[in-house]
Amino acid sequence: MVEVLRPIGAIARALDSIANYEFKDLALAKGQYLYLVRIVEQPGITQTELINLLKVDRSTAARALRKLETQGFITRVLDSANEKNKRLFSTNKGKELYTTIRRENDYSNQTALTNFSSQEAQLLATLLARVEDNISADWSYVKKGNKREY
Amino acid sequence: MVEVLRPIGAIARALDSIANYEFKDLALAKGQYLYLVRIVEQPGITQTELINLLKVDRSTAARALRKLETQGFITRVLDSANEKNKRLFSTNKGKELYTTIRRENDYSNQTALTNFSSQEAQLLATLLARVEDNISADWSYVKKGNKREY
DNA sequence: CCCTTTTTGTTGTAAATGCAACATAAAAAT
DNA sequence: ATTTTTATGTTGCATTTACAACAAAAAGGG
Repeated sequence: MVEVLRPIGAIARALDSIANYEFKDLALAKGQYLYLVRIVEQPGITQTELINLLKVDRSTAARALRKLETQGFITRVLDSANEKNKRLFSTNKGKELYTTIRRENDYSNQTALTNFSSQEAQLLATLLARVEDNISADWSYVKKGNKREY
Repeated sequence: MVEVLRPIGAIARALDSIANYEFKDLALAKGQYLYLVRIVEQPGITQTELINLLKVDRSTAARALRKLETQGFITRVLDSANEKNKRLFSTNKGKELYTTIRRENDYSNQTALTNFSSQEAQLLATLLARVEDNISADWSYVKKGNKREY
């Protein structure tokens, strides 16, 4: 079977490092933009839901989110219906950054898709969604401390 | 234009964290497997060439490679034709890990491509190669300290 | 040939990262 | 109803990560 993981890793690293660099003016540290955009888009999302969306480590996310809260970009409120969950909301200050972040992300996305017809871009998106779906279970499984057998 | 960067990021993070977890038995720290496989496959590759292949930060790579050398997995030799370059070679000890790393990477790749026909997999690989090509210049540009205008 | 710029690699420093171990709430089992 | 297990989130600690600033070699310009 042909190899697809290497380019995926290289593309992700390249664009993440560009994004982090370009967001330093916004007082956003490494990784923070990832969380913030999603919280603006999905107000009230729980920490765990966000973690599963982004596929990041629990403890890393906890600290990044606490920092976003300290900086006044988001609030974290205990879910009264389930005291285990923290629901995340962006502040006005957080929402202000959203446009800037999206503009950068969209530009990178456009650059990535240079010379792609919209059909090709759509096809790529569909294939990637299938890949993401295929690996999700393994990620959860390993993150729970289990060992894959192969 | 449809969004492709988010799934790429999520897939990369998920599989990278799985790999790092599964390589702890091999005494390989976070990220090290990336460098080692490439050095085994391309003996004599320079540090900069490797950095451009993987799209990692220079200083991070320097430290990861020094550690691989200290652990006895690779050697770094000054290129006599160009004293600025360090050429990288794997030791026997390093080569021994290669099979194990590849077995894991191949398994993850297979998992990622579950329910893909070989035509679909091939298509995905082609599209990803184009994306990687599209973003490479921006990555180099920004890493050199330049600012993208958009 | 000399001077300037670029390239390659390292190190200081501050911060993010992630595994373990923990605490607490909720869910499941008996 | 009580006990056990699972889910959610935090913290300690050791490590990786990456921007700056640097050093030295090579390349380019005059």
